[in-house]
Amino acid sequence: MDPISILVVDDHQMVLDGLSAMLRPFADEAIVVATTTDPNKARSLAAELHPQVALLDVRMKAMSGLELCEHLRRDDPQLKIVLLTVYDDEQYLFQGLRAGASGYLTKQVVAEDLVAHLRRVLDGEVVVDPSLAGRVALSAARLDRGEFWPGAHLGLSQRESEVLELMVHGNSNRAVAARLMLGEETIKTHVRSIFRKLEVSDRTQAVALALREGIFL
Amino acid sequence: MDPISILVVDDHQMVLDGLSAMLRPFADEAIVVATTTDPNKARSLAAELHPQVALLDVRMKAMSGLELCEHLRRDDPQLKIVLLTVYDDEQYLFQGLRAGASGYLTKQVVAEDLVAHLRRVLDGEVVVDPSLAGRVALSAARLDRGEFWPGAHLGLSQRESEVLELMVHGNSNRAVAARLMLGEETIKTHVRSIFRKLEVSDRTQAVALALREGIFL
DNA sequence: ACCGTCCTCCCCCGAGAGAGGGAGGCAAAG
DNA sequence: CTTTGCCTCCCTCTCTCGGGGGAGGACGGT
Repeated sequence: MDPISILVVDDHQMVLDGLSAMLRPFADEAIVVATTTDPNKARSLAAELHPQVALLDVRMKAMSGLELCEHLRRDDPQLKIVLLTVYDDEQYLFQGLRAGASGYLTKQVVAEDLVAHLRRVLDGEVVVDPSLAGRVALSAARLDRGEFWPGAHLGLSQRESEVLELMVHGNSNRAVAARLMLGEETIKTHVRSIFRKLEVSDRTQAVALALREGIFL
Repeated sequence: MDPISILVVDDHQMVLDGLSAMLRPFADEAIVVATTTDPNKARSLAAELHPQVALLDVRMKAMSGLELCEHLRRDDPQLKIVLLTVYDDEQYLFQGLRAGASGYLTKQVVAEDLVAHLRRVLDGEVVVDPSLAGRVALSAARLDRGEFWPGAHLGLSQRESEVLELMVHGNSNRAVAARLMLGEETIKTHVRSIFRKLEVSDRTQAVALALREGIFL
């Protein structure tokens, strides 16, 4: 496995240096390929280097991490984004996740935990710092344990969420069935449930809603 | 042609009254079916009455017009939205258009211009107050003159762009045809052209691509 | 024990979607 | 003038989609 390539964006040069130094001993698992204090430069860096993950400070002078997060996701939906904060409050957590972030960590995180978290993020999971997870009670706790799945806030079940994601990626009912190793009729039932819960009448509207909600890449 | 049904949302009762009075002489072309100062109530009103157009103030206490715009479009993608502002700056213009608005007018607008603008909006055009259009230079000017259309950078023609937008908003081929006053077969031809240019094979993927590119709302 | 939700699969059936072809008009560019 | 692209409309054909119904098993809460 190649080491995870990381782009770091933070107002404070100190943090950039600190993170790079912190991860250097783990160079075989994760390497910082670029750092910048300029959010605008972050976009061009991401476009040039195509890192796998971007670590963003939530609060920055020029542009908020949340705003930058949206920009980066628009530029490259594949890029995973993890928000960093010194503030261990949950105020920006949900905003961050809504903006498309895959993780929300405090700067107290230690290197080996960070590496582990990044690996989970690349596996498609959403990671939240346990110290935050404790405070945001149920919802965030579920998030951290993986009991949470995209679209849950819309009332979708886990299976329905999986089906919707495959629909978003252009799969037909039959293709979804093949990927999930289920019968096509089963998928059609799930699809009808999704329509009912999302209050739409066809897959195009369902996909449009999912993308507008920012549920899937 | 039935008169255009309008929902007006504004913080100031004065403006609501003013608009209603202003449009009364044009009752055969456009009628205000409901007004409210409460953005939250606007959503239920829109759901009940299904007006064709919603006129929203950009700046309101409870909720910004931009936010409300997104909500309303989510509730009913068919609903056209025109933003009203006292501020003749272009600051919120692009945000508004990104939020799904079909028009951006200043409150200096006179009744007959407003009616004309609303009719153009219902025809699928995007209208911008000329006094603003002058300032936002090239891009907005082109928008206003129709020389520019979303998706042009993907090689789509203007007609194809219009069709794609209506597809994104959940319209079937037949519905698109009705809205553009064309034959369904014509739409199917355009749709095939869109698929070819976008290198996709069905409308769901086309819509997903458009939304990911951020072309439409 | 019952009810609700989820997950799985089956049937029928109509309507729409999408691929394939053709065709006429019109304007800009070669 | 011919080509190329765009816009409009028509035909056939296949297949997926989406609505309607039912059914059985699993799990968890009341």
